[in-house]
Amino acid sequence: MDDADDVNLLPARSDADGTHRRLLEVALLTFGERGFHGVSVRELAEAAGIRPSSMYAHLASKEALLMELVAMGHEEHRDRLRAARDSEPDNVTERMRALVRAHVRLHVEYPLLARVANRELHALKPAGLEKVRAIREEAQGMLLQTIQDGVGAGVFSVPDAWLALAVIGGSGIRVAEWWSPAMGYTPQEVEDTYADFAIRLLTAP
Amino acid sequence: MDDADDVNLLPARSDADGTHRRLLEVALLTFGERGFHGVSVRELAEAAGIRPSSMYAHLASKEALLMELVAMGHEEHRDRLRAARDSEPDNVTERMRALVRAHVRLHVEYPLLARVANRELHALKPAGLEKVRAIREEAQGMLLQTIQDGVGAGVFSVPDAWLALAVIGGSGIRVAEWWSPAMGYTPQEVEDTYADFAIRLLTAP
DNA sequence: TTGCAAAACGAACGATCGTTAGGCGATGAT
DNA sequence: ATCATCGCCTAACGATCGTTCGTTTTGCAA
Repeated sequence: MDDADDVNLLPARSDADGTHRRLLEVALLTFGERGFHGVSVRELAEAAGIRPSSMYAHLASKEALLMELVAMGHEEHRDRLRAARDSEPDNVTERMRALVRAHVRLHVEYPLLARVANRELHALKPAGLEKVRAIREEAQGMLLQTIQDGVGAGVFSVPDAWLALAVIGGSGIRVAEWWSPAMGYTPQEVEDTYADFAIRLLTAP
Repeated sequence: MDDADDVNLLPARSDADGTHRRLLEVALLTFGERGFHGVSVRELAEAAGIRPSSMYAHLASKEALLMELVAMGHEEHRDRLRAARDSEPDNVTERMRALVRAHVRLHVEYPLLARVANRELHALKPAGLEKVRAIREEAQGMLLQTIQDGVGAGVFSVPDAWLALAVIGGSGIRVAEWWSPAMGYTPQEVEDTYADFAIRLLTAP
């Protein structure tokens, strides 16, 4: 568990420690605020308490630092969606609820990581971008499949499954742009409400 | 009307012409792809067919170019929402539909402008940022007020009005990230479906 | 206490950044 | 015909960019 006085920065999956971890955290904070190209390695180094040249004992390049963050965010997201999907094998509605809750919770718990992962893809080299896109496709596929399962079972009814996915997925992604503890919502409240909205949206009146 | 062979770049409200307009268009294309800090003035100049120094006869700075785009996008958005809201003074449901359609349509017609306006705010100076935030507040207020009107009239029913706004507004914003004519949806189709989803979401089963 | 690997350092590399200064040629009104 | 204006030019400014080099410091094992 992280300290209580600041939002989670890196998910538990990260095994980075020491200076490497500090650099990841610093990069997350600054990239999340001003974007990859808006932050210099000198800034990163200063925030991490070392000299710019010392960074290169811990990472191959500035872009590798971004790639590490983006990959971490996408893998965490995909794995959480997988767990959510598998937690409700029998009930499509509950499966959908679990997926939306997991999707929203990720963006509430790691808003900075989600922001970086969603808007700095343009700074990745083609190889890295392709790897990330494959993970995105997996996550998207789980949501889409569940929507289609529900439609097939007659419990959901939508004019277009992909557009429903776009609304549900997109609104969850945006949570990372506005959420903060100061907003007065608990994570539980947000994810439950979003799950409710998703079910409403998927079930015809 | 713009040429049919490419997506709209600048809305009709822009009175820029000649080299100034060309610079705005080039900035929109490149900022939209790689972000404000990811594009140099030399790149902008080359894409516009002039030398870097010649740009400064048409604009005060690179940041002013961004500010012009961001302000244009936000003003167009607010004005369209205003027109939509005023088009249906009597029927809350239809007013909400009109607002969502306008919101989505803006993001479908000007995806690049919307992207720049939504993710490059960090590169604006405080004064510009404040101006933009005020316009955002106006637009957001119109959507929120209409939701609350519907709840007050008993035609909408939501656990939390602001979270409903976050879902409806956020999903519309995300349209700018995925929409392209090649997706196979018509703008009409998207905005109608999103409006349908919004009403579903706002009305209890 | 010595030895060694890890980690930090100062200095500098060539490249590129946003911007300015001053000149040159075409255009259009007087 | 003259002259001011305009749009673009070349050249360069100082600053900062990401990264590399070789050296020194640090912390732990022998």
